[in-house]
Amino acid sequence: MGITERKELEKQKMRKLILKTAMKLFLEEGFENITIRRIAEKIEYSPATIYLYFKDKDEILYTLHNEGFEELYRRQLSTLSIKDPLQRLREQGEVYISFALENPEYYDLMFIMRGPAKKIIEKKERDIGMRSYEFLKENVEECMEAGLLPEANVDVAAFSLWSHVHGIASLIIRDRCTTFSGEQIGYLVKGSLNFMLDGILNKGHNLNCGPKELKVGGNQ
Amino acid sequence: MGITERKELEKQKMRKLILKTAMKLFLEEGFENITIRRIAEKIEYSPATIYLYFKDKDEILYTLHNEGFEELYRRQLSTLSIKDPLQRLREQGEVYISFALENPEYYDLMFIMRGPAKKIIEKKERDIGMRSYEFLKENVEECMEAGLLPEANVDVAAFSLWSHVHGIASLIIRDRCTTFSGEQIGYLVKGSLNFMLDGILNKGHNLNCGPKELKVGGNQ
Amino acid sequence: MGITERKELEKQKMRKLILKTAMKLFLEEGFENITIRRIAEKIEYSPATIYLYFKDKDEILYTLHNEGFEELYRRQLSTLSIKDPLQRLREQGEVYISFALENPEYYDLMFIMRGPAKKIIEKKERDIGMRSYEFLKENVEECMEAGLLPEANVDVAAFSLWSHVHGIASLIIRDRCTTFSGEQIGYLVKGSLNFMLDGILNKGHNLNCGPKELKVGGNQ
Amino acid sequence: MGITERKELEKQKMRKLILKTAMKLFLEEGFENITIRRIAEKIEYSPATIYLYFKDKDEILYTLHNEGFEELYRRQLSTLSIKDPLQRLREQGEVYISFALENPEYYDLMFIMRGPAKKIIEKKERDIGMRSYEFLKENVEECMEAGLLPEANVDVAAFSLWSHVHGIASLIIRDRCTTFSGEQIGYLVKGSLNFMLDGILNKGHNLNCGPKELKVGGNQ
DNA sequence: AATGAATGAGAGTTCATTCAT
DNA sequence: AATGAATGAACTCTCATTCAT
Repeated sequence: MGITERKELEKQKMRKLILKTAMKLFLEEGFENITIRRIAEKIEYSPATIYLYFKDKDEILYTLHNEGFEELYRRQLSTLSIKDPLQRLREQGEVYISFALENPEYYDLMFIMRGPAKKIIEKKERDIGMRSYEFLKENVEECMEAGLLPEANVDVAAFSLWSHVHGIASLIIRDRCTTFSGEQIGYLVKGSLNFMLDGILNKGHNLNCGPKELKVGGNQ
Repeated sequence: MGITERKELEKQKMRKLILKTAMKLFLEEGFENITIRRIAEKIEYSPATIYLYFKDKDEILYTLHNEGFEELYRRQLSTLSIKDPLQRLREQGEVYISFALENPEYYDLMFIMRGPAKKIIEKKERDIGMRSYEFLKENVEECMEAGLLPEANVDVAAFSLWSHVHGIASLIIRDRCTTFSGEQIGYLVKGSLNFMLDGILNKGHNLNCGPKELKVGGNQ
Repeated sequence: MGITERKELEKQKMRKLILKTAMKLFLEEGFENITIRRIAEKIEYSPATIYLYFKDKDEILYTLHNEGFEELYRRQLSTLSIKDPLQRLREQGEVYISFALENPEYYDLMFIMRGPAKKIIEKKERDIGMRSYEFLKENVEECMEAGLLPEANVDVAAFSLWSHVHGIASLIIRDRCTTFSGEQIGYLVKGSLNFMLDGILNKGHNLNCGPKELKVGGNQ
Repeated sequence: MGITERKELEKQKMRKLILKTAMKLFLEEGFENITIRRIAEKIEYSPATIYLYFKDKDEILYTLHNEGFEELYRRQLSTLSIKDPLQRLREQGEVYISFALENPEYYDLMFIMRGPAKKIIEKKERDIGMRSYEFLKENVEECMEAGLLPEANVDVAAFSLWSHVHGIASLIIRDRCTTFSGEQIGYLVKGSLNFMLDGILNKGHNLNCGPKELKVGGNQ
């Protein structure tokens, strides 16, 4: 390993340290309290040092945001080993929830936080977030084609499933389930995933949920 | 009307003015930009005056939070006029969503914002939030007893439905659906409510979603 | 004197204190070293307090800038008591120089400093600065009409005189005359004013200095 | 050429590169925006490298300052080819102005900027700046001896002429003439040079401008 | 009841400079 | 000779809050 390589490695290490620390702060004190200064304090460097590794605060958030989507997608891809599309869809739900609960800071940044970084809003977010959505949608489509889910507008179905798991994740992450113990929450989550999915299995009747195709064109 | 009464009345008036103004600022400029100073400017009093009516900023948020729950509960109660429990459940979903989308700032405060006030976490939240949850749960129970929903753990079922509508509301409020146009989102929401509810209608088979009773005792 | 009046007075006092202190710092350490913090330190208030009296740093500079022009104009007006236009012109030169040397900080801000405040550049500067220039120009014109100065383009003549006194003032203020003692500088300044003015007195010949009228229209 | 010589040469090359780059930045972005980092970036070296060639930022400015005086003096010397001392004096004025307007950053550094380097004030400045002043003074003296300028204290006369051209240059460089268009400024400058010089030509009368000799001894 | 005046704490960011390698 | 890494000190500005009046 040459000198340049080692230096590059060191640099990456530092970036990771900063990102990890930012995440820890995020988790401990909420987004509003992430500050460059606090990160610096925690890693025992000066604030100015942070700027050697990241252009500004936004870049830190942006990087974390993307990392989160990479990991989520990786987990989604892992479900591809399952052949049965329905079973795979079920697994996707579990995978989504476990990603969220194991990485609440990432999840928050990705799906809850308001306007985390200006860059994100601009363009790329759509792509990187859409990839995960499309993956879900394709799985749903496959289920429908196989007659495992009732025929319905695919976007409606995908959005429904997404909403459900997002609802679970975000209620827990933002502490709206504190009436239940941790153990109880575990039961609820598992039960809820089954309840919903078993519920909507195709049982030979039609669901009434709007036109089969969404008007195309998207947001303007 | 005695002097004390009149004074109390005046005080209430002022509190309401402050709350209303805070809410307006919420709506107009987003939560992060609410400041005591801005509220004061808008009502043409000095910042210090605000502190005569509210202990601190948190108390303002806390009060708004409770107001929100009052309104939500009021809307939930309005569904009682519907006799058919399933129809009523459906209506509850719609009522929930429309409350959220018509009052995104309230909804945010109630179900999304992190620690809107430390107090909330402490004690009262449970009561005021629970009331709405219990209301939903009772409706679910009624449906099950009437054989309209498959037998399942009531908490699981209620939590599932809540998660679903909360997921919808919070994805929209926190701008995670910008790929879709406003119109499309309307379709998705309506469709999704139907998709889920029609899906889980009782069709004579059992759902596999955990023990029928949650262990009691709650969190701690 | 009512309470409101007294309060207003106090406020004005504080503003003046801040302005005076800013000027002192300016004088002692140059423009680059004026900082809100330093001003605050010097008057033994917190930095935040400054912002109660001035919107931002620019407003401080802008105010000083205008104050300077007021004072200069006041001094220019004082020459109006002199009837002989040539004598008055001579007095104007002296008045200009003495303003500059007695208020080097103001002078610096007004005529030397680079881009002191964004506002100044915008619009008003022209007006407030032009007033002084026009005053000089009218005096020059009067002298020409009275045959006391050789006929020449008025702008050229006014600009020449202005350049001369500005040159004197700015060389001294920016310490480019340190080879000379203070006393010597006094001689030089006095002598130079006479040298120039007596030099260009009308002695019956024409000066060759360009077209009599400047193209109108100004800067675009 | 020995090794040491070559090394010395390389060193000089690098110094020149740094100086040239600093100057370019000066020109492009104004003095306040020069930073060591920016210079380093532009020449594609690290900031630390700059410090191998210059003790600190001040030394860079100081060196540029001296370069400027070299160039100005070179231009002054070029007027020696003109035999008629009055014509030569006129040419000196033009040469001075054109140096200033063609190299506003140098001029600023030399005659306007406050304390470009603390060193300058110390000792050398006098020598290097004085050389140009003495050159002017000798020319003035020659004119007087030839009866082309009225008898007067030579320092007063030289200072007057210097003040005038410096006034012109510095008003323009520091943007105090923006009421006039670029074209108009051209007229004004040309006209002003003539106006002043033609004005003070010897027309057989005495000017009243102080004692013929300045007290010697200078500043301290 | 109302507030003018004040502030400590803290935000993000930039800079000239140093030093071990 | 060159530099990557690091930093202390500074900047402007904003905020929630207090308190004497």
